[in-house]
Amino acid sequence: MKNSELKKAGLKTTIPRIQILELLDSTDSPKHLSAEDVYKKLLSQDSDIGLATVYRVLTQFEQAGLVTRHHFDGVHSIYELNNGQHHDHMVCGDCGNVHEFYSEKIEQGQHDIAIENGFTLKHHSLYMYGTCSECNKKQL
Amino acid sequence: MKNSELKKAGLKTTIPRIQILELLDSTDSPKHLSAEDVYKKLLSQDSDIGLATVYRVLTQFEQAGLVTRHHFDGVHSIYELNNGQHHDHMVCGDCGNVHEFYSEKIEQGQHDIAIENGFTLKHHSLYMYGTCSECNKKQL
DNA sequence: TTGATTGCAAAGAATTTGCACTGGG
DNA sequence: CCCAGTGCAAATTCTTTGCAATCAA
Repeated sequence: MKNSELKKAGLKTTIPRIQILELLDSTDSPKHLSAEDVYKKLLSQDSDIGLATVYRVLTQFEQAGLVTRHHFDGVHSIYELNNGQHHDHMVCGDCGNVHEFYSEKIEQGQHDIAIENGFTLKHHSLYMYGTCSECNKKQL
Repeated sequence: MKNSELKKAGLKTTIPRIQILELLDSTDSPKHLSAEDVYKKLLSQDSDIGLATVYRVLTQFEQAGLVTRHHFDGVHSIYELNNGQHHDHMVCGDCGNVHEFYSEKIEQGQHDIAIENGFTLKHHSLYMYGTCSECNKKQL
């Protein structure tokens, strides 16, 4: 399981790595977490892991392709377990909820624009900010 | 000119503000600058403006809608004079060049997705990273 | 005049690094 | 056993703030 994912990435199997991987994978917790979020969550689960380690591990995971790093409007980085399928994000400014989506039309549009400009597209980041349906309802 | 733009924004006409506005507006310099870039550029033009002031002024400009702030993959914020017409960006990882583009198809796609999800879209950020045509040529 | 604005230095927030210690293979 | 991995504290980087001096209206 987690064990083999780490090995595949060339990383030794250690407590902090396992725990962070499990945390990111757990379905109950939000899937988009900052380093601080991960740190606090681990602390509240007994773990006496250091914040620096969280940063180091997340960075290694990112380099290994296990995790994707985002820069939502705010200041700090947000990490998300990489499930293999590309998607973009819709961030609700009211409740902070992050919704994932995929649009073939948008992907195509990007591809087209890149071609038009002789640009070799490696990756992209698209964030849509606004108010989610839940929050829209509440404000009635 | 600059003067009235500032007044319209409710900001007093001061040397730092004028200079920063002119810098951002000048066609010769890149249009996408970090606070540090602006600061260094001003220093090299005699000006003895403080870095803190650059940050303050850029933040005020952003709030006044005169300037748009971006968070390209890197760490620091990048500022750009707001010319009124929305556009997205293509960032070359090799030469650092930033190219602006606008795609009706992509904008439409975003609008569609938002509707589909009952999401009220306020704004978005789309950055495409890769290699620009110039750099592609050089690598032949 | 007078409150807005600035420069400087000091404070903050997020992230990284140095180093001695620990632990997985 | 041995080096990768870790915790802690100190260092960096980017940005914001406090405060006395300065300036535009």
